[in-house]
Amino acid sequence: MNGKDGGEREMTRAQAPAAFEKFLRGRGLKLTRPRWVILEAALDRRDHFSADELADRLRKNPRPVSKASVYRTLALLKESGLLEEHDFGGGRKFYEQALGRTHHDHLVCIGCGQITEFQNPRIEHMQDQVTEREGFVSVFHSLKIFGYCRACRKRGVSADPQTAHLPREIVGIHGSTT
Amino acid sequence: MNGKDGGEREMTRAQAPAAFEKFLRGRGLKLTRPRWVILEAALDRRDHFSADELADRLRKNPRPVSKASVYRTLALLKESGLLEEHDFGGGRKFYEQALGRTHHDHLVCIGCGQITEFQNPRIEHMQDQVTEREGFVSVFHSLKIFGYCRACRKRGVSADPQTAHLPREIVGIHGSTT
DNA sequence: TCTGAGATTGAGACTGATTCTCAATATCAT
DNA sequence: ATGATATTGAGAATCAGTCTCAATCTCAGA
Ligand SMILES: [Mn+2]
Ligand SMILES: [Mn+2]
Ligand SMILES: [Zn+2]
Ligand SMILES: [Zn+2]
Repeated sequence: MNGKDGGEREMTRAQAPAAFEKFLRGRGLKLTRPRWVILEAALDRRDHFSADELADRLRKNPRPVSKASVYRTLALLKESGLLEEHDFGGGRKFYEQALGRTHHDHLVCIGCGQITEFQNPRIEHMQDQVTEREGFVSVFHSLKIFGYCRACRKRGVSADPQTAHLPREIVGIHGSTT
Repeated sequence: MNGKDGGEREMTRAQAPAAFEKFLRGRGLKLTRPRWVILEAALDRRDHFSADELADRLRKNPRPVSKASVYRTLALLKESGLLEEHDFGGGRKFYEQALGRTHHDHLVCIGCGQITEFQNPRIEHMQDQVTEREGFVSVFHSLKIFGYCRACRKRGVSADPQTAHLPREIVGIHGSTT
């Protein structure tokens, strides 16, 4: 919301199309209109969005894009590093912008679906120690803490761990840095 | 492998059926033969196994059990606390025995599918700090580190992070405590 | 041991996200 | 502008998991 972040966001967004085009070129792929539409739609989002929700939306676009193309292009955007893919359970993949952002992990509210991001260098460091001790080379990791957010607690929402499950919809982002 | 662990394992296994029966009673459910067969099959395993693999196996049993019953009973075993459910990606649920075991997280080799368990109290503690700071009540969490195990590295197996994916089969367990 | 209310089973239909197929179409280096 | 390739979209296919429901068990009580 402040000037610095906004500026970086804009800068990143301006660079994204060029980065994607470069990625496509390097693979002998073409920059088509559907791909452009999907890229723009993805760049418009600051939240964690699912492939099928985006597909539904773009199907009704002035420039309709098919479900197949949305799935294919999101995969490309992920490979290019522009997007990051997450599995919050529930059998659907979610995406979020990755270009110009730093690694973070997630708190997932099983009451309302709200997602809160956090960064914790100490946790990251301990993970390195664990992998090193095991002779394991880490490529990526996923740390998700499921529970109830402050708002849901105030609202009295809760359930027993054994029965708990993700809400159908992921709701939004609450940033946070440790 | 040592006497103490073996003893605890046996003891735990002996208690499991009673615990499950108690759980069923408390819910007005009946202990049927299929449920017994599935319980026994689950207790026989020390690894991380998928529901569909177990269903395939039990379909060919001397006392055949249907896919539906396997899925239904694994869910019950999870709710009863005898099993824990994991999502290692790849769209399949995996289970492992939970009774008498302590919480641990997983290293997943994307070269060979081998799973290594680890425990790290410091990471757990930092997680508590994160959730507390957010006014979040943690119900459960999942920390998975994907990468290449020592064996795969020696074998020269590797791939770029963007293309990496889980092997179809989860291979086994390598225990470890930090 | 017998009985019946109520729970469970199994076969197979169904679901829903994602992937695949392939003929028609768009892209872009030349 | 042309043509070798890559891409698209509609719909079929996949696949783990869930649901349906008539036939079949369980087990507390008689
Ligand atoms: Mn995020
Ligand atoms: Mn485990
Ligand atoms: Zn919430
Ligand atoms: Zn390996």
